[in-house]
Amino acid sequence: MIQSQFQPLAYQNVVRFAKPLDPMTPRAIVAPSGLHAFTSRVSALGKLSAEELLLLQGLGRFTRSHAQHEEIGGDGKPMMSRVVLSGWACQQRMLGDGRRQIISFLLPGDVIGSLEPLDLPVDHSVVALTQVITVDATALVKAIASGDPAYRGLARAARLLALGEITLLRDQIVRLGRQTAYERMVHLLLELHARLKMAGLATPDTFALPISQEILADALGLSVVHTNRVLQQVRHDGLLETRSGQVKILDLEAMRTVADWTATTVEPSASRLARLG
Amino acid sequence: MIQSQFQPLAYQNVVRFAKPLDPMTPRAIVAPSGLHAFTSRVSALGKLSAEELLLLQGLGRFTRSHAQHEEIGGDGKPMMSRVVLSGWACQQRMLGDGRRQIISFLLPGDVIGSLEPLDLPVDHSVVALTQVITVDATALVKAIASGDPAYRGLARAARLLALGEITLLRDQIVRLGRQTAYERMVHLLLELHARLKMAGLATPDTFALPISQEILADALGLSVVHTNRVLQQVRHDGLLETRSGQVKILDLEAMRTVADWTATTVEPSASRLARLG
DNA sequence: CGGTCCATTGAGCTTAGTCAAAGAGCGTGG
DNA sequence: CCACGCTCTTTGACTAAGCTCAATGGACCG
Repeated sequence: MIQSQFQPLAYQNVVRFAKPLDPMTPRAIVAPSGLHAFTSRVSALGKLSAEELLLLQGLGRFTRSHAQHEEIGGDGKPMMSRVVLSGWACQQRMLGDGRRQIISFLLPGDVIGSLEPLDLPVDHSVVALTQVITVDATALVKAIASGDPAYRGLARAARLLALGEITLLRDQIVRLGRQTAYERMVHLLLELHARLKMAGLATPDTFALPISQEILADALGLSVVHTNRVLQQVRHDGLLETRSGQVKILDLEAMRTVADWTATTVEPSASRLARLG
Repeated sequence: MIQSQFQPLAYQNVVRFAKPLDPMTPRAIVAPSGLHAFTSRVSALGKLSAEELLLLQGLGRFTRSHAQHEEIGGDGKPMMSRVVLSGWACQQRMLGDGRRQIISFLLPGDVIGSLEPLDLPVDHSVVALTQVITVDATALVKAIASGDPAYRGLARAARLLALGEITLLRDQIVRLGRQTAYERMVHLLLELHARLKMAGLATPDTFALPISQEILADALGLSVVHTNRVLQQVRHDGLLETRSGQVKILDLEAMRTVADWTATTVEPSASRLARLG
């Protein structure tokens, strides 16, 4: 998927993506590094006390691996709070006849559920799109729920993370409601690139896209066939290249213009936050 | 708008809707009643202390009226927190070429901005769709931000309200991404009905829809013309009637079936909350 | 009575979906 | 090492949902 001139990919990507997590690199090494991405992200949202930092760093122990396609949570039950350390997951909802809509992607450093204490059943499910490693964030939720002033910084960070998530949902609404298939595709890829960059998982012009075109289609509200054609067109227009599950951005400016990328999107909600931290 | 067999409506509805707020009923009477709807909604989210209730009731003084089309807030600036007492507003975003997407509707009892302390610029704007009366909620935000244990109940309510808002955004995403025009229309009308019922503004089978088909189109991601045709079809199929800006539901079951209304939608996020309060 | 805002219709077109089939990698069992 | 099967991508042909353009008519306003 997402690939073009020669090989298939999706599957390949998944494997390629998951590989470092399993045989190559022992989990003990991967997980902490994933955690670090999260702690630095949270730290950027506001100054944290030593106690809070300690709490964050202490999370690392309760990691868990989820196989591709595994339902990590949700779907009528309260969502236990976890943080994605590696791999891609998504929030999704199915319609009665099997149609699926992907609501949002969950990338390394993203929170599954919410850090704010809310034990309510949710109306969607979270599913692993690749192999995924997560860590239990209950300790954070409890600290925040305690209302202890010592955890003010964490509480604030939790609210800011939630705000960023809402911003992504609004972007998705605008994409689906008012953009053409072509624009949606470019806009989503820009969003993913921006988020992965923040997480330290992308270079200024490349990033891994370990998902099939079917997943992309379900996120963009398109059919697989049309997704494929649109992506081909985007490549043909020289905006980007895809190869082996890697996206290489060739013309960032053109992409931003096409997608009406207002810099108010995604990253801003992050850079802005950082600025105010 | 939304009307069929004979008159236009949208404009008419707006007038009809706004009227009680202006000449007929003095604002002093309307506002408090609108506030009551909000306080009872918040109360339903969890037990509040006498102090918290007092704070809620004390909000009533700082009301403000917004003319139709007036921008109430947002658009790059931090959003000041307000509560809608009467009238309809919406969150929206414009694309560079003028396309508009309505992200969500704000009905009486809904919060504009957030009750949680987050002074960040936002990426959308809030616009009055009819004449709207709002009240300043800064006092609530401050109380919640203080972290004072006396306001735990309010803080929790604020989180639950925010959660409900996110649920609505997810619904909107599914509608736009995976439902047909016909399904979207029915689903949105069901959502509005459910929300208005909660606010005490709808009977079991009727509610006022004071917006033009153009607004509906921008919320549903459709063209005005197609919105008109779809609505006609829904009426023709006997699911509902529209007259003078009032919607009368004729076949609730059929509507729910058509729209894949899972009862996990909207109101549940409210009834559930209430249950847990 | 003209002007404005909406709803409604008709005609023609475009975008995106459906159905079906063919290839390309990859892994597996023999 | 190779054939087979699985997943995913790509293509072609056809269909249909939804859009654009243009015009008409009703209601209301000044």
